[in-house]
Amino acid sequence: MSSRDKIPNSPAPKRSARGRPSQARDHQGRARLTITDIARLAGVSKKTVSRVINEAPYVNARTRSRIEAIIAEHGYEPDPQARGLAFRRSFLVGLIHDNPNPQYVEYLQLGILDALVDRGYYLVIRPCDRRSPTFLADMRAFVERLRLFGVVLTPSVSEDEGLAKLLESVGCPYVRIACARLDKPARLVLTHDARGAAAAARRLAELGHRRIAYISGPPLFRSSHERRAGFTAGLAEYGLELAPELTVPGAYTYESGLARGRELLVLSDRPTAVFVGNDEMASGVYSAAHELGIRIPEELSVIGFDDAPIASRIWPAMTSVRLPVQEMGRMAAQKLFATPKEAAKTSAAEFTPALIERQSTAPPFGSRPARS
Amino acid sequence: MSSRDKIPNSPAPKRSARGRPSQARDHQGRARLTITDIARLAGVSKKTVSRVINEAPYVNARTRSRIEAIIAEHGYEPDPQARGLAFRRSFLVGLIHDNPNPQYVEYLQLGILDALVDRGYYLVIRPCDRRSPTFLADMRAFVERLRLFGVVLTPSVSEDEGLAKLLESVGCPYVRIACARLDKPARLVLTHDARGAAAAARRLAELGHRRIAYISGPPLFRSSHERRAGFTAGLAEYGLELAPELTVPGAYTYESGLARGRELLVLSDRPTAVFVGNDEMASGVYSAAHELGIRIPEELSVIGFDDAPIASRIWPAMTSVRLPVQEMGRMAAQKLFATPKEAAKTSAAEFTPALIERQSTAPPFGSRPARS
DNA sequence: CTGAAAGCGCTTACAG
DNA sequence: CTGAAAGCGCTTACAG
Repeated sequence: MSSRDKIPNSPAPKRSARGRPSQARDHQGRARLTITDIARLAGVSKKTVSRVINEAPYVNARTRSRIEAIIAEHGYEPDPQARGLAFRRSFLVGLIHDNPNPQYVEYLQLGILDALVDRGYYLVIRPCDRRSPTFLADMRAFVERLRLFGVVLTPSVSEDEGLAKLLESVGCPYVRIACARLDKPARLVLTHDARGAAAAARRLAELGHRRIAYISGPPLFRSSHERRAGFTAGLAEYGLELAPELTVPGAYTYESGLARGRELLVLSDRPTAVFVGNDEMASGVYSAAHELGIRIPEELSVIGFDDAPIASRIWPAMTSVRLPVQEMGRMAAQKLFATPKEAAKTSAAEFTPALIERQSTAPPFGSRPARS
Repeated sequence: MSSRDKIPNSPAPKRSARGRPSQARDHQGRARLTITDIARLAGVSKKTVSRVINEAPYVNARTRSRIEAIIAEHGYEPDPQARGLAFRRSFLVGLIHDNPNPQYVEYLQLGILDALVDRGYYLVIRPCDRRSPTFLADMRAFVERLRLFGVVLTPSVSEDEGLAKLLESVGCPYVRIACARLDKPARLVLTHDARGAAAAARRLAELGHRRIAYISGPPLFRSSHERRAGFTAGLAEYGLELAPELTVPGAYTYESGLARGRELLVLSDRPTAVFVGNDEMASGVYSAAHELGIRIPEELSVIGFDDAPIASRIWPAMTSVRLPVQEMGRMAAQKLFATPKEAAKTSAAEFTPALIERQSTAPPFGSRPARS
């Protein structure tokens, strides 16, 4: 629409042409208050006002409260850009993500914002593609140009060592949300995916299932391996093993769940239960079962992972494994604000998923119910 | 975790304590290039470099290309914060939203970013609650403190006249995504929800349905009314009317869809088809039908709206009405960059939804198929 | 076509 | 406990 941006990354603003006042004024035409105004009003220097704003020590208690009163009275708020320039960093936190699950990303954002809003920080979004040839360069430009205060990383990009090293070397604080101890505690929000998967395994074993299938996520996602490992461990507690022919690779997509589901359910000795790496794929398994006229849960028990909205909306409502995504986002952002001292002795924020039981599991077809 | 932020909105950064270099240097210890360095390297003044960065006229072509070469060679990128301070506005675009649909918000973000990334602008997220007593004050603080370049508004907050007036008065450019002509063309990405709903009506009418129910969204959403109006109009083309007892209010939630579905499907003369205000509620209707043993589409045709992921994952796959959300986001952001001249003669970006036919519709139970 | 000066609204270092 | 000076990295307004 505009020809203003022929040179990428070098936009040429024409604010005045767009009718915005060229001075710091609000809509009444009142000049916007600056630190200088507050200083004048309080009869002190800018530096003293600055000390109050930044909660610096060595300010006379009376002077401080007088200045605070004036600040409050006028609703003065320091300009983040000016502070940022002087501080050599911004009041922006970045979210770098490549998670294919929209509601995961959305809830994470809400959680991060919970932690930022009251602190006067803001959230800048940056989706990415780890496989892009310019991935690291792009991330670096993002972080450096904006002089980000810090950055939150979600799976699977949180598992990228190249990115972590880059951020470290550039001096940009970061927190990884991950399902394995990939980093030091101060930088880690750890989800125990394996434990959630183990709970799913136990549930199926307790119901009496023996022919149990597993549809994994893609190898690029660490969670694929953690969930599988946890599921295997859970089965082992009951002396069960994952049959190789019933262990198949998916891609965390509906389509892959549908395809793997069709293959599994057509087997002569088909499984009586299936644990699926995420709900998205699990809904594909549902469709496969419907196609083949196989009833859930009577003829096939299904457990998913994520407790995505679809889990409770699909019919019959699906048993799944839930992680408190919003809370995880809040913790991740919070960790960014730890002082070095706090960071040194902090532990990782750890989250154990909960098995949310609904209507998609039952004892294996033809067996006697083990519970009732 | 930290005690650094006792005064809300007045964070006290301690970057040096966190180990970041106190000067503009990259991780090799090289000082980060500034406009002064480029000027020195090119043997010109800062102002001339500035002119090149901003694509200002009146720069000798040779001088310009020499400077551009030096900029490219060193990978110099002007500091957005410094430019922002001087320009009195930032390179940030805000997304203000209160849409309950995560994937809607996510795809919108992706679309907005499509338009921003190459221009060197960034996206800041701000969820909100129109009913909060501090709503307008919060939005104002957000927009003014960050000196946003502009802001994108999504339904239903895009329908808030108080917010629009505030933005206007503060001089913050904005674009509304809305399903009615709520603003001047330059500020509007218009979705023709009514047309999509009409298409749904025609489809059901053509299949031979006469007892047709409608579950609306909440009155606070303009789309509730547009969709209903469009649906009514579509029926009218076939001489049909929406029976009052089959027209019920929902809330755009799964739960409300489930509740209204139960009520409708239990009627002695129950509908043979239902058009539901969004897919989220439609999935509730699916559950109600399942509970009652009513088969979709044989005994009940269902059409939703949004073409949310669940529409294609649920069984049987649901016919729905699709809007190109990502494209809408891109257009909205793009409109923010229009010059005043362009804005004056621009028209609204308009989008007509498409009816995506899947497996949830069929001729009314017991009737002879009208088509085959 | 180009540049020296002043300024955007803050903070850092240095004095006192 | 407080302040005057210089600076963050850019741009505006004014000269030439």
